[in-house]
Amino acid sequence: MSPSQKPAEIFVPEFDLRQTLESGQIFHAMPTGPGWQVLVDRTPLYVEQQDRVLRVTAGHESLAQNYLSLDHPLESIYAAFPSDPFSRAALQSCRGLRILRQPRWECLATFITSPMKQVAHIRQISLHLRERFGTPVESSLLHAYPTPEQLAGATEQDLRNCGLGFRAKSLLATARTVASQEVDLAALAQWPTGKLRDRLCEFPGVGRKVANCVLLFAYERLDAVPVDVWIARILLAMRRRKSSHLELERYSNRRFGAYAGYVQQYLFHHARMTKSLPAT
DNA sequence: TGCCAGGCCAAAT
DNA sequence: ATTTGGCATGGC
Repeated sequence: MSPSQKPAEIFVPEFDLRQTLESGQIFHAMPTGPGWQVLVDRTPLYVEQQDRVLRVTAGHESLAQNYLSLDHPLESIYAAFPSDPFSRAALQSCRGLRILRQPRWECLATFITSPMKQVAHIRQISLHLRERFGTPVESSLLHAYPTPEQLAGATEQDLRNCGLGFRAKSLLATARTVASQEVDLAALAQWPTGKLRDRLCEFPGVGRKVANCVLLFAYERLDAVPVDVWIARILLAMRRRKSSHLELERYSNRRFGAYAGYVQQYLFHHARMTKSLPAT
């Protein structure tokens, strides 16, 4: 489809494109005119929103609906949302934010590059890796996220030159494991969450937090709760008891239930945007 | 300048 | 079983 062709229109009852693309799930969305361009694997997708109308690249409507998770039952998720003041404020300010369905390798790899990095810098690393190792995509400024094979051919120094620091060794080792077909990320989708998390944690550079990001963002485990520094501060303020990150994760699962991952994403984005925490 | 960032890991207790 | 220190880099 030519990008100059008239976009297709999709009616969306409950959706916020900007917050969905800028809430630290993906790190490559490029502002383009009134909308954004993203790559879904190797497919360039232009998306813009005007109130309840979404305009997407003609011919890619169903790809867009799937990637943007327009089928997620937000009304049910909101009906089960916690009722404390901070959570209500997060819901009000983030309403319409959706958890994307990300390509699995891209999600795993980008979150291996994420520890002790700010969102803006993860984006910078991600764009560097695409430019340096990824396949160019016709009619797109962006290159595809490098495949495991493309990264497996790099050296640790190549990756350090993209700003990865100590994460270079982990990303390289994981890329080589996946490229060897010793593990099939697609096949893992059938595994139960606990077993899948344990398997993800076997990759170098993947601990519980990164594994939970991958579970939530690439394996549709909407109850998975990544506990980073922001979420830890928020949950500590809510719980008011000295707790490890694992205890906070369990607390979140008990308290927020089957959509705890969704709640977590709203709390994370709201806290970051407003630089605020729950009152204690 | 000094502090912090969507942590992980191995060593020490 | 739980805590601690080291690890690279860039933005504010």
